[in-house]
Amino acid sequence: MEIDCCEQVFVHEELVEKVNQEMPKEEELYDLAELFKVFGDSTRIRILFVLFEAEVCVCDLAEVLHMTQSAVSHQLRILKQAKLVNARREGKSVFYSLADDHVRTIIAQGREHIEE
Amino acid sequence: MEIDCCEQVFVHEELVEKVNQEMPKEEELYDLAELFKVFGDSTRIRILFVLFEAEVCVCDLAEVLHMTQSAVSHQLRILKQAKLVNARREGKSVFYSLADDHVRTIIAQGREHIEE
DNA sequence: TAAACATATGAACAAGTATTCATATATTCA
DNA sequence: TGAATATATGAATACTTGTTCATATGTTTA
Repeated sequence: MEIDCCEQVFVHEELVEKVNQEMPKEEELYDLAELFKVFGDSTRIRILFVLFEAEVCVCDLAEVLHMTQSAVSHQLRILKQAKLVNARREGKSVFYSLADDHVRTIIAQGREHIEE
Repeated sequence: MEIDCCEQVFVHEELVEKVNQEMPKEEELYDLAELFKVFGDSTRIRILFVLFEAEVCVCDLAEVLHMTQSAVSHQLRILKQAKLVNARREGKSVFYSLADDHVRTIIAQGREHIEE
């Protein structure tokens, strides 16, 4: 039996087995993709870089980043849904901060990659 | 001078200075977002998980993932442009492999985050 | 309570994207 | 060289997404 790469009916069984073992479930793959989509927008990355420095309220974010309040708010909602940021109300203002250090690590790894 | 969060004309100068210092240039922000967009699709993530196990040719990838050859090839091109995978031709086949370990780290961090 | 301020959100539009289909390119072998 | 196989790619389509605009919600203070 000739094991040509693509004429065989079934792919090398060892690979299939390994993949079935290591591949996350459909739901986790979806969640992973959703998470990285959140990082896949330069506006949101800019927001995260501001939050690296301090806990900041929406209107200050808007001013620092030269964006409308609405645009910032929409993006903060996405960051919050992904649990990348936390919100804390203080009077009329809502202050946002980084949720955890995975955010820094992921962005740091991304920077390392593109700087090669 | 009252330093209310949002009535002031200029945001707290210290923050602006810090942000200006730490915020990457426009081009790097764009490149970062482009990189994470590549991770932001479950098809591409599934391809990467296969490549975690072995160097695999296009048609095997298509078979293992139950996708058309064309769809796989289109996505591989995107992964290659982002320098996440390398291609090596061997006869009629082209074998793809992971470009470097940032891929593993980034995905591992993403998994840690969503599993909290 | 009314006015002012800060934030959130729904709808609409423009821009971007993943897949499919058809077909082109590249390689091997008879 | 011609047929077969493997991969790449342009065009079309359906779907997703970021921003803007208008407005709603929530909070403070006069």
